[in-house]
Amino acid sequence: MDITLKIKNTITKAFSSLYDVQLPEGSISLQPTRKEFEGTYTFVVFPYLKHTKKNPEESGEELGNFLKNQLEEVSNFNVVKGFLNISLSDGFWLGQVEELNNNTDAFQFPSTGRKVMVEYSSPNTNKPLHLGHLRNNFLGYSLSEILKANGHDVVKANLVNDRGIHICKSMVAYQEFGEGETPLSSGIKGDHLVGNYYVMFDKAYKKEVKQLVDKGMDEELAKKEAPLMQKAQKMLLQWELGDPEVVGLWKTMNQWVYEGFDSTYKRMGVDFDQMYYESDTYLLGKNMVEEGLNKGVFFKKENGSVWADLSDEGLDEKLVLRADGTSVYITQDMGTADLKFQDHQIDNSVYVVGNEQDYHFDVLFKILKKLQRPYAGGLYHLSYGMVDLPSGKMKSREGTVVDADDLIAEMVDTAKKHTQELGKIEGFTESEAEALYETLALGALKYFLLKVDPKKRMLFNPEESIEFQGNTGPFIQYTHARIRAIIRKARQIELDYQHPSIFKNIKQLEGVERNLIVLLMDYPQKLKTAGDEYSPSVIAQYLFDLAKEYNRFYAELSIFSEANDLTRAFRVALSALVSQTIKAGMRLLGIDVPEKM
RNA sequence: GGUCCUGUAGCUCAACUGGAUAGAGCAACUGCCUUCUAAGCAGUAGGUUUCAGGUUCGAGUCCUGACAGGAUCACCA
Repeated sequence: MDITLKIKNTITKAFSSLYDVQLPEGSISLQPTRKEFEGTYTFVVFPYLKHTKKNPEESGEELGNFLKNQLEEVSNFNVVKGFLNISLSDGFWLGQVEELNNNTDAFQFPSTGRKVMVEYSSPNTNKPLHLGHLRNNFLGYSLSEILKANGHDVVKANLVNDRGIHICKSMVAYQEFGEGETPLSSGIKGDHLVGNYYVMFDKAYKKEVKQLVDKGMDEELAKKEAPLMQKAQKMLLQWELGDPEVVGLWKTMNQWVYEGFDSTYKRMGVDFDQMYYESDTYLLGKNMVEEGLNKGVFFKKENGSVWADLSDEGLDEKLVLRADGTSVYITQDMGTADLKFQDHQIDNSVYVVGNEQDYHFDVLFKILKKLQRPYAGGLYHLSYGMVDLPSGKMKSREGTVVDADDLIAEMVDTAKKHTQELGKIEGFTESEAEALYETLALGALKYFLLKVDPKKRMLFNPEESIEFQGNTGPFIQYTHARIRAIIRKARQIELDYQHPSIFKNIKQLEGVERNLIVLLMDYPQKLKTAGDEYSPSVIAQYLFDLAKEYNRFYAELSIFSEANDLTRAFRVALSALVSQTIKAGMRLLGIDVPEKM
């Protein structure tokens, strides 16, 4: 049984035997003891003084004595004010770490049979990926890994926004100014090439609007009347009618973009099990409008438009079908939700989408609930904050966007410079060194974006490149590499650090050793919390704490110059467990760890 | 204007869901490489947790009201 549960139960028992009080099941909670006090777990007695009818110190003493007598794992306790700090015996901790050492499946929970879809990335095919997409992609990928490790069956989905007026803008600009340019002929990556035309459209369009306004036209009207906009609108209609020429261009240009995305995704280390394209799904959901009308969930206005009334839920009325019978964004999302369920029989569906769409998802989920969808209870919007620059929001039209490919390339450069300055690539081949730079660069970038609570917006300053020291990916990677060096040496001197009797024979633990064990034991709980709260930052924070504690251990205690053979083997074994935990945890963040750095 | 989110050290972030003297990293300063990787370790300094009330034995955390920043509120996507 879990030791904390054991302690809680014994405390409940203590109350009934010492004070004749029956506490409700599960009402006891323990917290970790603060660093400056002796102990591992702390029970706060203040709330129970009305039961003990004694002062805090006395109550703590009595409960502490009861625990110590009842549980062999409890070696000691102390009471400070109303806080009962409980220490567990070294024997107990060694038993725990031995169990962990023997457990080959320590980092993977057994299957829950629950199927979860995580939709993330969801790019537009009119421009390349930028910094905001990086946060999205890393979050979505990491969350998927975390859910898998929690025992769920995960489907990673990507819903590509491959149609619409914005796509037509790139296409029109290409027709006007492209002169047959291709990624091959220009040497420009496909997504960037198409993005260039999107920018070109905007520039030329603004010029046209200005000319019209200068001629005296009202600005609102000019925006609609500008020839380029007219062409884009017309092209959208032609696309919807399946005009062969337009569809052909659309396919060609999208293909360029996909080739570009594929290489970026590959470099980022993210992937998908299921692709959805809006060109396939944009007409879905209309049948649900009909259904909603029949069920009385929606109502029709005089002009024929259909609305959902969510005022009973504290929201507004929301349009779900236009008067002309065409659908809007949310109609499509309703239909896609059904499609996802039909395709995969999912129990949960997570949408990794920025917080600018909070309201949209609030409405969508409430509508699906009203339509009594079986999956409606399992919907979750993982809403994350925007990544802002010191100058404010990124604006693609103002050229202040931090491009994903550029940023990754810069990070690799920085990693290279840093590593070379430190003189750390002795004995590396050229390709090993390149691989290391890539690992470190992406480690730094991913950790930077994942360590922060997803829902907070965050600041990225391109002037100050992402750190490699302190609370960073490379710090954790470095800790792993350090341990791997120890393992290599242990093997070289044929030290048997995997002998089954090691943990049984150790008599006493040093403080840092005990701290490490406590942290190692905490991994499953952190994994569970990260899964329950959909939060990779829980894992990131934990890994930093673990690496930090290991480095303290590393500095305070020696391993190979330790005289006692058993202690030496034990410290290597403990190190090995830390490295495995770091590797497993970093895997959940999508970050690789090097053997050497 | 309505709704939602955020506000913690100079900067970037924590704080185990109401518990002890609010913790890390960066930047600054001081030590530690003849010993397992110094991308490290130890230390110094840095705080009225935006403000004002309230609930509680106990509030960064909960409630009310300000203030500041952001998002959103289209027959756009």
